[in-house]
Amino acid sequence: MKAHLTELLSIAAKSLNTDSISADSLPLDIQLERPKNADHGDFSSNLAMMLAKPLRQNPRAIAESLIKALPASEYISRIEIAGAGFINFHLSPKAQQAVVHEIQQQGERFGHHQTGGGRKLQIEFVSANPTGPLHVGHGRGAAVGDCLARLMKANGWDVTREFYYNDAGAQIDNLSKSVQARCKGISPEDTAFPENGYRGEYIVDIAKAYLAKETVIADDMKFTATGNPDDEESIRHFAVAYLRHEQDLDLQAFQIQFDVFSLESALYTNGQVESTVQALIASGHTYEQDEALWLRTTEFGDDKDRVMRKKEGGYTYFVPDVAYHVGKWQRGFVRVINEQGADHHSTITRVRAGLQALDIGIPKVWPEYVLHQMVTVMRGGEEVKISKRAGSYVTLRDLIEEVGCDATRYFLAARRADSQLVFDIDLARAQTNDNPVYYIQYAHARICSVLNQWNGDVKALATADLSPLQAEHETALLKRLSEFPEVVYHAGEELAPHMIANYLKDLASDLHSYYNAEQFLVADEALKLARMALIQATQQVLKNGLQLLGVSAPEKM
RNA sequence: CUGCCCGUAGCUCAAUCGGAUAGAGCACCAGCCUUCUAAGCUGGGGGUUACAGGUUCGAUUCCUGUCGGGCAGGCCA
Repeated sequence: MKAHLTELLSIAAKSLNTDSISADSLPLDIQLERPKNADHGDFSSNLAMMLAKPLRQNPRAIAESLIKALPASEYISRIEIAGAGFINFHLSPKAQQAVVHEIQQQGERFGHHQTGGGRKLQIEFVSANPTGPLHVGHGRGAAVGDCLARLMKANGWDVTREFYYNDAGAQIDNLSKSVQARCKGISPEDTAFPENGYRGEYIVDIAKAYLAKETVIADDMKFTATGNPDDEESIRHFAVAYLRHEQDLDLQAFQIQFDVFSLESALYTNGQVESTVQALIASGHTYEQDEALWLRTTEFGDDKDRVMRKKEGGYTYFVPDVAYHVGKWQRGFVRVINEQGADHHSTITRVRAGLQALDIGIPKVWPEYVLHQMVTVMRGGEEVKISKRAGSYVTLRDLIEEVGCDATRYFLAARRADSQLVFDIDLARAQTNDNPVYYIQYAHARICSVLNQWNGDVKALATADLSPLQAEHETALLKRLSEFPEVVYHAGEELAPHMIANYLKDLASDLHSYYNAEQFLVADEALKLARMALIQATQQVLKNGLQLLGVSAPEKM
């Protein structure tokens, strides 16, 4: 419909007669938008205002000429000029109703696009180091990342979900030292406990399991503890595997699955780190100074150069990061989106600088980043900071157990990633109208209930005559349904899954209002069928939208 | 000190590459269940979009500055 109107406007604009400028040279950037105010029609264009300056004419006068030149269309019932020169299109009832059959035909694919054209896109998210249970911040990353993955898939991308973790380095040393201390009965209160050791209760669990010579399985690895408190190598492997398994359980509870797990250590063992370093040296963007090897990141927008190889040997953390991304590029990902906490924003410039220095055809804004801000958890009007198990933070599992998977996912994904989020536990667990998750799910369940009571043949609705659908609430609902594909497209372009959540709230609201205003199961057979078709289409869109969020669409509540 | 993100109703948040009278929910007030699920609906009050400039037909949106909150700034990850 939008394309149709754009075409009409384009034809009209080309026929404009101007003395000064030829119509061909006009900036024909035709914009059509959905007016907020229903009185302003179904679509609105600012074309006349855009042309006002080059044509040196009053926008309203231009609008008038445009409308005169507009070819007739059966989909348009009325066109008017409003405000400073907006051209407002009111669709004919037939055009408005068409969306219902469109939804019926496309089913679960309604709203999907082929923008990605099947090209490969990777989303890396969560990527927590195996040093403890996942916390709320990881939860936000998990919810946003997973929704993004679903969204991009709906927009036609071939999506790979990937989890990267650091299984070497200082934090892991710290972890194994903490576990070792616990194995020896040293607690955080003792002076012998590692200074910056992990103090949570879960470290005790790991120590116990280690001493019991347990076997843990996570990702591709399977490891059996030796049980020897002095075997640091064994402790490290065991602790990493143990915590990866823990995090797998967290993710499972959150209903999130990854396609690929990548280990930092693998980048060393398979030589990718070394070959990347050699390539960077060969590129001429490195230099030696103070016994260290530096990368001239300032040539690529950084505010200072960065050390690659430390004076005492060993690479700094960003080197394997660059090597990892070279690998992503080699794997053929046209786009890579890294979803991470905003506290990692300083790595963006460095990783991109490293990739640019290699000069292997990687675009300047590759990879892309979606950074989410902090999450604050509230209960009873007070901030919650402590979990019993983790000690210093609220775990994702606590949250899921307390408020449920659906509500947790919804609340963590329903807000713009770049603003700080307050997670109100009381609200999320409320089984009342306060809770937007239930509000949306309830709309779906209500429709299911009505369709059940109607007990007719749902397939027969595909040919239902929709012309009786002209009541105010019906028009509003039809309009909202027709917006869904645009919302999916736009949310994908903006990498903003929260738009889906907002849309669903609005759609649910339209349905509930309609439900209260009109009886669906009426005696008039034609009207009843039309209404069944409309609510069945609404049910489908609610389902499609909830699917994008990874939230269930219950048939009963 | 420097960089990035944010600042919208009492609270939590929206606002479609700059659009028309800035919208929801909660809370508050007044109504609606002998009728398809009241986990719902209808109406009401509540705003100088932190502040000051600028850009233009038009700014919550873009630019500059100030104030406030968060996060980074290591040869730590």
